[in-house]
Amino acid sequence: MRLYNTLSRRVEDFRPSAGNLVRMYSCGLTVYARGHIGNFRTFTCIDALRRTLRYQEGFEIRQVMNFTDVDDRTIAESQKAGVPLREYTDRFIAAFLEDSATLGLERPEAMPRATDEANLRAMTGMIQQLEANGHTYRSDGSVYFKISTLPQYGRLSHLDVAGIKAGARVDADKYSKEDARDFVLWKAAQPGEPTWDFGVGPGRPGWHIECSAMALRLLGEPPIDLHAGGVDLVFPHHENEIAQAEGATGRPFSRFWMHVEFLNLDQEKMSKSLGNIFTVPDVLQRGYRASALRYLYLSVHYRKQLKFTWESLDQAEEALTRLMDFLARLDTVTAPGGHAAVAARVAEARRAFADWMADDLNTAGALGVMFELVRAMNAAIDAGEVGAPDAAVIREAFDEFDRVLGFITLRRAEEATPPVPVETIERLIEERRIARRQRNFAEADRLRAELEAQGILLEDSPTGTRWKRK
RNA sequence: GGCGCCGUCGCCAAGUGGUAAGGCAGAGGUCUGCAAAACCUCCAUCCCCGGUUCAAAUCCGGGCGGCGCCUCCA
Repeated sequence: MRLYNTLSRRVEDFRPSAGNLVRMYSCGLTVYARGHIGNFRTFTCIDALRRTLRYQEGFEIRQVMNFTDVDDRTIAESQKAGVPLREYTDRFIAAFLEDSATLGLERPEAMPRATDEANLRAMTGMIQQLEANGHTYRSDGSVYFKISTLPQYGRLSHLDVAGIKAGARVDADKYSKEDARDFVLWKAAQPGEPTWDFGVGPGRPGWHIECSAMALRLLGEPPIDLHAGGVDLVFPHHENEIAQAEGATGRPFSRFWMHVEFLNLDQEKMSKSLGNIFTVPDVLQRGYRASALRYLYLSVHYRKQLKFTWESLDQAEEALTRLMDFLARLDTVTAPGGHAAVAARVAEARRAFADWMADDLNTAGALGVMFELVRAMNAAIDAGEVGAPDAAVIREAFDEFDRVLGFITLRRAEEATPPVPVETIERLIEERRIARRQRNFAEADRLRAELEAQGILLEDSPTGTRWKRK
């Protein structure tokens, strides 16, 4: 497929370097708080990429996504809460996994935590390699990466020294660094902070080292095929990951870099430090379904900022409902016989869909294909030109689309647990059917209103009554 | 100060040289006990100015407006 590579700033052909296995790493969450819907935009887009590579392009995937469970904030917040670090971060890992499941994210093959001993040892091992290669210096017991020893530093972010020095904001410099852009690999032990000693002195890892070390430990020889994350990670995080991995191994770190743009709220990015955040549970509490949020995420290209508003979530709910209504309508098609025209139209849509997805993950374009097919097939059903075998072919196509996009499966799962038990709904529908047959419309309307008050809509048609959530 | 992105119908959003996908909302219609729902149909010349070209929303230049990175951050 074609994929934009931040390294080259161009769309390039993507395929694994060897064989059929895509080795990808994506930066996960720093687990000092619950992830917000901006974070999950990134994770959802990466999930869509993963699924496209897997189901559409036919590659095998080995994806590693980390949890940063030690840094200034996790330490500070756990202390504030009076809970041991590990126990504190456990909570937000659990919350992350819950929200991921709610949004239908596929589970990466590995989700390492920075503070697991094997990972810490991988980090200190890498730091020792960097020391041996002359890329480091020590100061007050901390180990720093000296960027002047790496000529290619800055290639990813295209930032030069001049630009940074002219900037209004210069590093506050909590630690004594020789150059403002040097960064810490290992922070010397501080009183009251968790400390490990695996060969580079007592202390804890700097933020960037974990990703370089865990990526290579869990994915094997560099270069890996793909590294992904939010745009804000381009600098300094990913730039520093490259410096560490390449300084240690002397080889390129990752062939492709993929970055997802921000989700904005009120004209500015949603971020914990700005305090303008909503979480997945917040969205659910407002009565929206996760499937709608997933749809909203995928309705905008991943390299464009997404302006989040409740109105756009409403629109996503409605759009997804149209899709679900169409799929439900397919189930009412019972006429025998298949039609070549339908098969041809469906095949065309499948091709177009795959083309859009393979073109730098153009999910918005792919959605357009789905709706065009919906309209064409609705018209064909109206004209009596769709038989049950055709319906099966159409269903199959949507199953294929959804293996990549995922919101239909998600909505079906949500529908399986409506606010009113399914047995109750079906019993009331049956009572209403009898009332209607006896032309007792007052009773029929009462039953309909009763269900609607509980969030269930009824839809009458010649083939019976269907229900759905409001 | 440096680097980068964006500005398409009331709203959301594809399209990046060949004459504007799709969704929401709206209008009209079909169906229906009614209402709803569903379905169909209709609904834009692309922020402004200038240039290149047979041809530009798409390329170039200049404006205006918005966002981001350069600092923890998805």
